[in-house]
Amino acid sequence: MDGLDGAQPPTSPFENAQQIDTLCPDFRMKRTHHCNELRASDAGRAVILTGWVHSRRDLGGVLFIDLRDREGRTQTVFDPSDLPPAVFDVASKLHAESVIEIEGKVRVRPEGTRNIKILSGEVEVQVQSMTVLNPSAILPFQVDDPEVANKVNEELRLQYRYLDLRRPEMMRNLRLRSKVAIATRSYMDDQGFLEVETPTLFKSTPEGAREFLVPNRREPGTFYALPQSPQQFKQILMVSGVERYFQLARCYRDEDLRADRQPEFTQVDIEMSFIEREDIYVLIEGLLKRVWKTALNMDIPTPFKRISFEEALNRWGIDKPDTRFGMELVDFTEDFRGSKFGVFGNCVAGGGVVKAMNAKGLAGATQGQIETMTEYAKSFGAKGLAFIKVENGEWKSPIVKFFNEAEKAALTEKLGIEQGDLILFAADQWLNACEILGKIRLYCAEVLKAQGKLVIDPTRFDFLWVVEFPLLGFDREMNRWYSSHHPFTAPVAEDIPFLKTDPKKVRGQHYDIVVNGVELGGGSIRIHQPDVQKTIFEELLQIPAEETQLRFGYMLEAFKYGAPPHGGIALGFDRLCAILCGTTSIRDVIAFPKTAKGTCIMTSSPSAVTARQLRDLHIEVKAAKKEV
RNA sequence: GGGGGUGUAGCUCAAUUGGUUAGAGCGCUGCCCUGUCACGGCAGAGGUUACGGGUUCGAGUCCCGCCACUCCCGCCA
Repeated sequence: MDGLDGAQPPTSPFENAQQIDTLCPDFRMKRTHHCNELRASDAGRAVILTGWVHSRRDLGGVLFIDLRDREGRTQTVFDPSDLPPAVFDVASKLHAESVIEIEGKVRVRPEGTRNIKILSGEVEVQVQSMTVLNPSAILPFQVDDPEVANKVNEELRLQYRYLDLRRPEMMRNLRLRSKVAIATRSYMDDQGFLEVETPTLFKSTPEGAREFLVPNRREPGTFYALPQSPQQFKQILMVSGVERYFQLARCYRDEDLRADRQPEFTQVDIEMSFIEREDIYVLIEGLLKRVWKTALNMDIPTPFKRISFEEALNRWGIDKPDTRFGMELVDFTEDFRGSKFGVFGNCVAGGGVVKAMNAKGLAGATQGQIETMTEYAKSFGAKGLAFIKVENGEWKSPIVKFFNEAEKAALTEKLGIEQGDLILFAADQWLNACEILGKIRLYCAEVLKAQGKLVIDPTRFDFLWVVEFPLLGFDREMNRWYSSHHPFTAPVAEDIPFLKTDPKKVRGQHYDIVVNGVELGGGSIRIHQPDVQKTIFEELLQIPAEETQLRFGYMLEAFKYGAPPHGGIALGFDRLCAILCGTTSIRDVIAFPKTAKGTCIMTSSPSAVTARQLRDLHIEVKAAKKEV
């Protein structure tokens, strides 16, 4: 494939369509060429084109129709002196998006009438005959003008998704997604992986995300569940000796939606035997290299940077940092130890930390913006948000009067304070303080971007591995430990002794792949020893032995018969495609996505079912919303 | 479950402090036009202001409710 020049992600709708010619030349059926194929060298050729009426320009004595198919468009000319009047008449009344077939002769356009916007713009087809294959009704929204179509309400676009997908921009996304899927398969095949399909009618495993349940007609009261991921099956495949497995797996989570979350989504699911973390890093770096080359013709540098969970929190206040801009968090715990400013001094004395960040150039933040940031702080349990506006040569802040000279000097130096800066503080327990400023940092970046003070190169991709996550977190309400990733994650070997003595110290062999602040995927080396797995389930997660047996018995059993050491990863395929397409909504890279309430507007699903269907399933609905 | 935003012609949007017959561009219909490419020109049709209440002499505008879409928090092992 001829890629794009340089490092530009595609911006114009036709860019990729022009580059990736995928209509097989030996399989054209009714047509002789597609609509992005004819060039000056084809002049004089008799051709048949098929497609949609993209736009029609009727000049009275001559009529132009831009004929569009998946690959692009070609101008066709209807000249009444050359055509039966009936044909001209029908053509002049065609609605946009009608499907036609034309037969005609290619000619170079007259001097001064070339269209440099389209690749076929040097030529046109002089129509000799036309068949209307299917007239179109008047459209609910315009498809031909990208400026207009881009702004159309998404609800309407989803209702008429088939029209929305005809837009070159959406077709480009579908095409890119297909290319990335195929590149992934090809790369994984090169690396010796087997693509294995796992069941989507699975068993309910109530940890983690809420599941979609599927009633079992044969035994009342029992249910399948749609899998949140093929996790257990892929580990069983390792026990089976597959050694290298992958799958573009459809997964389901019955949780609330977001721009980057759908109830059903696709992940590139991977598992390998006899490996260490390093092997996964190399594999995924190679995969992403291939994908970026295929989709954007970009060479991304590898290996990726690695950052520990602790460092990520310390510097960016989040475990999926966007490192494309600065405003890093700075620690002032020691500078404020014993400070006369009670909020900071007491916090440090109580084992907390003081952190600050410099929002460069944000001293002019509005009251509303400060309030929004304060709300973020409060949502983490802070009482308020301390800040300093550096304006007109002075530090404007209700708290500055409590600072001594040494404290001020430390701030000035470590934060590089200058005119126009906004300094923000968090004093709290370590994790909380980091997370507060992490949220605020991202908010400040949005504000600065909107003001044009922060510009991020759209072709920049900051990949990094976040590693050394804590294996467990503690749930105060339930008074027990929970897995920060999932219960199959192996502890770092040297930390295993702490499992029974000091669980919070135990690091997991877990890794996340992050790009531009987006969590692209995560995985881990798994526990392959049944006794360690049993300890995690029963002693730390406090799942009763009988329940462990019911839910995971088959896995523990399988692990008894020679489970190789193994590990894997899953990448969010929709998110991957969204990043490559330069969109923040995965709905733009899914052909038929659901709305924020999980409905499909086009098909009106979910929908009520008949009483008979319910009876067969032994289900009684207590609060029916609608009749069928 | 909670918070924010949006909803006016087929589409994208206006509509001053609550005040005449709710406007514009595109699309649509008709007419004119032989080099356009978002063609152009003229004319025309098109509205339960999402929906249901309320306040008022008078509501697109204010209040209450409700629905849909959207963004975020919770949630997403």
